[in-house]
Amino acid sequence: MSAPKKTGVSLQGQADASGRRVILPLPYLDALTCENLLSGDARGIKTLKVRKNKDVLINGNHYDCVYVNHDGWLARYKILHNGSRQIIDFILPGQVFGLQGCLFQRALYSVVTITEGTLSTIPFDMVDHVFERNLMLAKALFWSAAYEAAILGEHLIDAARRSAYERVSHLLLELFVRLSRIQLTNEMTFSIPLTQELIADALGLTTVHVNRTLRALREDKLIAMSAHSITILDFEALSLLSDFENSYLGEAARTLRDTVHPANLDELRKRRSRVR
Amino acid sequence: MSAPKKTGVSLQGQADASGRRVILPLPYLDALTCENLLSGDARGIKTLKVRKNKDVLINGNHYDCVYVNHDGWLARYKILHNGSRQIIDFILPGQVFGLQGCLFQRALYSVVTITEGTLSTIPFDMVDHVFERNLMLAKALFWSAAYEAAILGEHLIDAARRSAYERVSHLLLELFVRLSRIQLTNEMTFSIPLTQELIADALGLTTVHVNRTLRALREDKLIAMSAHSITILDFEALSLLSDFENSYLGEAARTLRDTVHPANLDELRKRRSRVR
DNA sequence: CGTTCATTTGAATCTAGTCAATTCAGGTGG
DNA sequence: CCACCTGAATTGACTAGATTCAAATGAACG
Repeated sequence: MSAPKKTGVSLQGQADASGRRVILPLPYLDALTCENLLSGDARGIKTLKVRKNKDVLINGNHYDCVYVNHDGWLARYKILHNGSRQIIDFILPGQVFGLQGCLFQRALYSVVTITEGTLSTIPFDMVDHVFERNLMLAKALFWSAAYEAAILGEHLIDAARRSAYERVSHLLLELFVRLSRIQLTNEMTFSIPLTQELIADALGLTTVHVNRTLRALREDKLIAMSAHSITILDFEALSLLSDFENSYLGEAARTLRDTVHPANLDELRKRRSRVR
Repeated sequence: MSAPKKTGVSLQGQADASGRRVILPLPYLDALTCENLLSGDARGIKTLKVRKNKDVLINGNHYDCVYVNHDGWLARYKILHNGSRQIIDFILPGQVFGLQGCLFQRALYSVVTITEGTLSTIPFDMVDHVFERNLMLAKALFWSAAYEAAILGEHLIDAARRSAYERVSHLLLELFVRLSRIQLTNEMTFSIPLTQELIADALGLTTVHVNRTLRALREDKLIAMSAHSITILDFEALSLLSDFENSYLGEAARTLRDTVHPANLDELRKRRSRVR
């Protein structure tokens, strides 16, 4: 996990083709941007290192800080009565989290580190003053909330309406696009610190079935795996079969090489029945 | 669908026991509040009536208005390649929607009316000026986004980790609490304009299975149904078996009559296997 | 080099889906 | 006022995608 390149945020808005100003969908911050955001008001910000597999936020508590994740991977999750864990979302380098713990009386979810990494805490005792006092931050938080809702919507569809084969495909594409946006991909390959158990908990599947599904995807030559990295071999096929549109992740779709096999698509979709 | 009582929003914040100011979790607006929000800047707001089963927003388009739903029920949804529809969320009286269509280049979901009702449109061409120009509105939108993310998170867990029996229970409780907050419940009863198909599309189930599950809930004396209304017979049992915590819907839990049967809970959970 | 955690694979079982037909309820028109 | 029509709710029989339980293999680490 190397530190992301300086991506910054374009909260100022930027004129698009039609001359209309739009807010760019980049809810990613890094240490520098973070400083900028709070220039003149940066008191109280602390940066800390955290080891892997440590709970940063705990479900039910109240918090007075929002967090910026600089370079690690984290997961927002919740444990249910039956002991199963549902991962709501993965938090990648540059993302803000912990807003809910500030807004609500109690945090709805816990957040745990998947890798070690560095975090910054931004005091939020200003709560309903943040709008007056720090417009930049307010906008960043606003974007962060909207972005989060968009991703959760997609995750909901994953769990509710897609087969295991489609869900895994969709997750891998989502991670690929989110990572490529912050320059953490190399060609069509990216390193992924997730265990199959984490993937299962994110998709509402069992590790056993995730394992079988990954094997199926490899056999179908849609992805390749090695050590802790994934290579997307057929972006188009994966997109089509999993209804992936990256518009919800921000900008217009990247143009990627075209390796569609429309004829085979239906067959691939039925692949679910051959996962064994 | 009668118009909701004047609930207003407490965006100003209100001192809690400890004297700390908090924003109250009421993302509900009505016509009056709506006017207030925009006092002095209310130009451009239009109010219209819409008939039932009409698309208000369409997936893929860009919009320049946010909407306030005064008295109807709507559903945010998306259609997948295989033709199935996933309902992301129900929009109840008093809720704001359409933010995404403004923030993103294209709306991620469509919104359709379930009942007829009245809507107001608030022009949003102010986009990144809304923060400077209209703090009240900015805060309302902010809350709306955070609230939405909270609900989606719960819906994700529904679809991913709960059995049909638990999902239906959870949805009914969620609706009950959200409706009671805006005085649209009567004792433990509320009227519900949803068909079993809508419920199925919201929970990622089939109508057939929703039907069987509702029957099971009735047989277990947890709910009662009549015409288009539902009565919660055993709030506690339903809460426990579906991991329901209404904290995500805002204020502290209402104290409701205590009819727990902890001994029977495990049995009820296993009810899933008897749904036939 | 043994311990621990993650990945794999098999076999049996089950929840929810699919297909199809029937019943019920509300609204319409003659 | 009642037959008719249509959409919604029900119910049955069968199937399938995913889970569960169990065990074996691999890989990382002190």
